[in-house]
Amino acid sequence: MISGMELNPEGRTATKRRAIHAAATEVFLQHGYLGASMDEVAAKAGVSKQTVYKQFENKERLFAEIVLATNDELAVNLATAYAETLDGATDAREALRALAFRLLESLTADHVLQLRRLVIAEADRFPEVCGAWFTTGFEKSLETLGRALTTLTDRGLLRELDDPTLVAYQFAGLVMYKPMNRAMFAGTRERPKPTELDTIATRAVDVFLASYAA
Amino acid sequence: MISGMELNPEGRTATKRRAIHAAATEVFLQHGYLGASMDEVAAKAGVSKQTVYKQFENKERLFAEIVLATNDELAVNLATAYAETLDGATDAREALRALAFRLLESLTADHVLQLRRLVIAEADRFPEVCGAWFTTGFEKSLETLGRALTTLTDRGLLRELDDPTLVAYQFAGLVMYKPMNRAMFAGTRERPKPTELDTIATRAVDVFLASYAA
DNA sequence: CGGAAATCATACTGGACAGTCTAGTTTCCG
DNA sequence: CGGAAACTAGACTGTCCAGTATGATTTCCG
Repeated sequence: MISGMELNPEGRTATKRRAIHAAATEVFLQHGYLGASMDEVAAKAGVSKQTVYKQFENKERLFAEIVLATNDELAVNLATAYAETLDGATDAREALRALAFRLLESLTADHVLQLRRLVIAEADRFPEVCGAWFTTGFEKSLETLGRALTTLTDRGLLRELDDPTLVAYQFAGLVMYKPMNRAMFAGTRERPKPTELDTIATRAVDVFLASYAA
Repeated sequence: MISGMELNPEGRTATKRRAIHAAATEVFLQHGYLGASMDEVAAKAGVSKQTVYKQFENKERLFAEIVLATNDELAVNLATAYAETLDGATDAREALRALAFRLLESLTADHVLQLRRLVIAEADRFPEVCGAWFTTGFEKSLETLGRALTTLTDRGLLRELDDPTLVAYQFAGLVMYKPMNRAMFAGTRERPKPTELDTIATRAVDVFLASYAA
């Protein structure tokens, strides 16, 4: 029948699976693992509970898939941030300030914060999953940042970096420590003022370049 | 009777209240807010459930008291760390390295990490409590660090700091960003190696002093 | 068309848990 | 001593929820 004819490039089952995945992401991020209910997931996905359990063995597995799936998105996101701010840059200070801003912007987005809260909250309950999330997501993205910084060295904008990953952590720490802690601990209420972020980014880059300028 | 005669400088009720408080701290830190059960608190405190509810109106209030009570302890702890490493120091590099170590040591202790996980996890459910914890604990301790750094300026070991709190955040970010994130996200399993902490602290101080040495 | 597979709505099971209630015991203090 | 207040053990209520079961309906595909 025509009314029920959805465009369906991947099959009904796969479509529902994706709906469940999306709904579960939302529910887990909002309520945490224990606070999330499978009934709510099913309802939000527009699917019966039975279908949820057909696609995902149980609540734990669903959680694991949700969490690990977020890493791909993040990696792409950061890769483009590095590319857009550093590739082709001619001035280190300007490029790093732009990068700092991008990082602050991306990583204080609500859903990013909620995900980080979720992973941290469940780090003891699901050490394998959260550990995997950390190494394949967080750590990897800092290694990538380290490599991006070495490209600045290659172009004569920074001095030689003996341990690019450590330097990347230093940059991230200078830029993110203050706003990230506030965002994580104090809830997602008041956003930091752009002028404050501007100050933080500028001063962070000042300190960074005092050590690492070419 | 003699056998039941405990030394009791504060009254029976107060003693039990403290036992409940201690037990609840343990249970909340271990299982999170939703995972904690009032029955377990009562059992661990060696007290009946009724007594728990006589001392603390309900689970939410108990949680709030537990969380906010941790700040006093932390403040004292950090104040002595600043005093012991900075007061009377004559060499900035040496003093700051010692401070960095102390911070890493204190703040990656298991119960500190569990507390931070708890606060972060419940930041959305209890925004007032967690927000208060953050401003009166975390932020305040960084302001204190800022003041401690200005004492180094006063003694000619660092240059003038126009915004000591921001500089304190930079120091903390350089020192703690990497090990703290790992500890928070990846669970409380493997401790970072002391040699790695040593490297991090040394390099952090190098960068810090490149900008802020006298 | 027609049967198999997927899905649906809904009800159910079993267990956990916050918070209350009761009835009996212990402790304190005048 | 004696009564009031604190405390205890344990049962109980109401709710929520993971996961399963059932029986009807829809979709897919040969």
